[in-house]
Amino acid sequence: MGLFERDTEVYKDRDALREDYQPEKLVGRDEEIQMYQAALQPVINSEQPNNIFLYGKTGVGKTAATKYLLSHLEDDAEQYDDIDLNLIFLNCDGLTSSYQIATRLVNELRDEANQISTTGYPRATVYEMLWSDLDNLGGTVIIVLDEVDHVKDDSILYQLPRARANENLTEAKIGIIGISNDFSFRDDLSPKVKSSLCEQEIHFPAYDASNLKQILEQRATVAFHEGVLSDGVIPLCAAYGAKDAGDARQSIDLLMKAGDLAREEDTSTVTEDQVERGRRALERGRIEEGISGLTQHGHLVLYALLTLDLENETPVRSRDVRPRYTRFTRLAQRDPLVPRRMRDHLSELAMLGIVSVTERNEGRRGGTYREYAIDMDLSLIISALDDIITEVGVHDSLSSYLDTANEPQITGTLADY
DNA sequence: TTTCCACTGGAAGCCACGGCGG
DNA sequence: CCGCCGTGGCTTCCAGTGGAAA
Repeated sequence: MGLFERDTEVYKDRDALREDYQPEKLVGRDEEIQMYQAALQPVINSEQPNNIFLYGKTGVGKTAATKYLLSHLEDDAEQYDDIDLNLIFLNCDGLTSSYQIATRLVNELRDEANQISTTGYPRATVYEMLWSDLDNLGGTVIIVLDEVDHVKDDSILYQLPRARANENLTEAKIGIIGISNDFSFRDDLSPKVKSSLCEQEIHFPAYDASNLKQILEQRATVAFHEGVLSDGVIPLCAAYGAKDAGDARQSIDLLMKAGDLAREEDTSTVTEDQVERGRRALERGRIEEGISGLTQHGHLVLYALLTLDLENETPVRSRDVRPRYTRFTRLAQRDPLVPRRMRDHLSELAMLGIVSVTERNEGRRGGTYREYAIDMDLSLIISALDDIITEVGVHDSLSSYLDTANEPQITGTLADY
């Protein structure tokens, strides 16, 4: 027997479950596709393209529809000599300012050798580079800004559509496609930007459980060998996706995770139990990712909340988290943050879904305040924190802390941290 | 009805850091 | 090397908020 051996494969083509997979047909988005297509029509007519704004929750097919239509558009534009179509796709996840978008766009337009740094230049210089690069490219340029809601200022969204009118551009015709998960983003745009960016708006509603089932079946027939999925698997994945705001991405990820487990465990079928465990694994991954993105003080605040929870002191108001938190900062040899800032960290934990918040109001005697509690399997958080603080085992120290339940035994760990 | 508590959440501004051109 | 630039994490300040108490 060789050292390597092929797994008993449940998969026929695992790639069909990956994020970048482009299905033949998009399920349940006929109306939206039709509107979208109409909005893109001017490109083929070699006219100034529309700016298009797409909104809808995560995983409802906005990006998929965009990739689908733009690849067709690109193919179909080939046959007309007077169209020089260029597509730029930029995901704004992790970008917070127009400045950063501008630098990324410049880099998209340039080859490997001429990339620019993402900091250091005056703002105006970056725009200058962007205009000249766009003009060099010329023709019709469609710029897709995926997840635009991540950026906090809209100056680039104001500048881009107007570049031609302001004579920054003479050659290129620009069309912007903005994709947002957050509907309120649209309302927060300044009126000037809203009127130009939102010329054409397309709303993508959430998928319902039966849409999700169809999508999953479509992918599953490509991805898996026939008959390897137990009957309950697809409905279960669909149900979880539907519960979480009709998110197809999440359903498909879950199906893939279950398939991966089946592969690892060398079973010939994918079972509901593997879906169940897959869900936990994905959840854990999400939490871990969230926690690893926090600052040290974020960790210390979580730590404080965690120990309070272990003592059944939750829900707690921020005022009562504070003494525990300051004690931990001292153990970790840091200066405690000001209360206002500590509350920011608490809200951040709440946004990640690690912590739940209840607003309370005791009127004239007590005023308004918020109460926090851990809203997640504690062992999940402990193991995630454990991975991040790699020094002396946090898990052990926390366990012993639980046992003794008075002065924390975690001095060593925190001091190292 | 008015008062008032104890926060909340927005805003302005500071500062260290890393990268820029000269 | 300098002086300039944008950014993230922070502090400081303060006008709201909403419901129990008066």
